[in-house]
Amino acid sequence: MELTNLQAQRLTKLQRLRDGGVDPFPARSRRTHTIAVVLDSFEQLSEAATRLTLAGRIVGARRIMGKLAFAHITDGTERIQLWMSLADAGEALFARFRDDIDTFDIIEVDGLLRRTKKGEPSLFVQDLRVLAKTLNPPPEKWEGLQDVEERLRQRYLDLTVNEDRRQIFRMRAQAITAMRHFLDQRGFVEVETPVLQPIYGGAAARPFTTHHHQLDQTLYMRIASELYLKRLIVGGFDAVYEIGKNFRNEGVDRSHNTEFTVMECYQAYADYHDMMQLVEQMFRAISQAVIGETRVLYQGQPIDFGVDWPRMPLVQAIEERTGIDILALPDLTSLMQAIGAAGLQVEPKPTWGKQVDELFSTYVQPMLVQPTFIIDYPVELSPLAKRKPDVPALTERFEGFIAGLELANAFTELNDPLDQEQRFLEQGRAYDSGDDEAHQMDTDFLNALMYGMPPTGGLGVGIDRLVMILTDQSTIREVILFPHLRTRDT
RNA sequence: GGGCCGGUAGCUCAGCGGUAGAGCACCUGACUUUUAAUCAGAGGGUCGAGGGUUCGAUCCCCUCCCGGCUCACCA
Repeated sequence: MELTNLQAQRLTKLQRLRDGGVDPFPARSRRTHTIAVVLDSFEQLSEAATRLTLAGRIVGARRIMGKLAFAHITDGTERIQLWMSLADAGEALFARFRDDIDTFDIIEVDGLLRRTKKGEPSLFVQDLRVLAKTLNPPPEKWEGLQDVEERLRQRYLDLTVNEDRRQIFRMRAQAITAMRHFLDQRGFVEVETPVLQPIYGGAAARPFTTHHHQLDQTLYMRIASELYLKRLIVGGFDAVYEIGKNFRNEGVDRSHNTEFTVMECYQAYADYHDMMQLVEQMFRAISQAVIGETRVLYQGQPIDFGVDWPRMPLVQAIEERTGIDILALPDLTSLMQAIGAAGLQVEPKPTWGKQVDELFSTYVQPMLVQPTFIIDYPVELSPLAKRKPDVPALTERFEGFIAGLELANAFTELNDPLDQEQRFLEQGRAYDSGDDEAHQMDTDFLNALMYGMPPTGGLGVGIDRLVMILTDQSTIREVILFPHLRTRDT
């Protein structure tokens, strides 16, 4: 490893510690208190003159003034000031702190709690040990680490320097905990289904392909949990959910990461209306748990989870925004003519369903700021959803939108194996005609349906996007600890 | 994938044909109540990579690598 000047300087200090009989990486800490606890009961602890041991990373600059020194340490709970005097600490200890300890080193300090003259709660250091010597220098103390690429590639460094980013990931954990709690309380059973699948399905997407050597078998990384979870409904679990990663071999942007976390849940004897209520209640509960209220500010816009979400039929939403009644234009040719006649600027798509989706994405979705359910999607776009009994061209499906982002997707699940087979066959024709996101025929899934699946409501929620809303982040990679980046050559 | 912008010291950034700069950090010295400590001094760079133009390239041109924004695709 080639060292920079600053790394070499620190290595010299490390060697000097070793030469002085000090292990720069001891196995254990003797910490007695966290900094948060110490600050909480500072007055009692300082009056009692309790000698205690704190541990943490030196952050900010050390301020060394000849015979007196100050620094701050943080242990992940809080930060506290240390101060040390040459007279009390002794020449050897003071010199070690001055000469061999650097900003960012992780140390352990013994001493008494006292306020300084300026009134800051501090630890008056009587002894000090290195817990981990650092070889890399910290970023600039005031500007910190700004470069987006470096922040993402060295997320560990980003997290040490930028406390607010750690907070985002704490909130993410709280959101997932709250979601689990919500579902557990309602009798859902958490399950795990395969990530490596011989047949992929449950969404319109291109998969990652991999290979099992011993079995000499092609496997796909899952694009959705859907088809396995519905097998479990057939199997007699009346309510199941899974929280896990999906993988889609598609583009990356501010709202898409290659791998992303989804909660999918299925409830027997429920329909998509029930799932809408579930979403409303769940988002309310999660918001309450994570930020303490049901209103959040997202990118300057207030979002209110305290009220029920409007239900807007897709057909009506498109007509209101574009004047086009898609049901009256049931084939691609007439739809394209109407789009042309209306002077709408949209990308031409290969199928009627995709063209409808395009109209929606362009003219409706960006307007959906407050939580909104768009309901009743064309059957072409929803090969796993049950048809509306009175309008067989549409399905009982909804998607939930907030701030223009799709957060939820749900339907009354198709449980008719004969209709499902026809849908798979139609998907196969779409694939053959160039739609590389079309579903594969899954005969085992059909076999499961032939044993009977009760009427079932199913729901998927994008966890990353939910966390974006709750933490007011404009890009998905800020709520994913290690978002995927191209590897660096040099 | 297209368009636009960027990559210069550990970090944050100037410079844009004529010997490579600042702030912070680091190092040396002074300093017993600092809070982005202060004062004085010193060191630190294959200017993303490769090619080209030029007497001379961090700077202009070409190719490539890595990012950001944006459009397209997808959740």
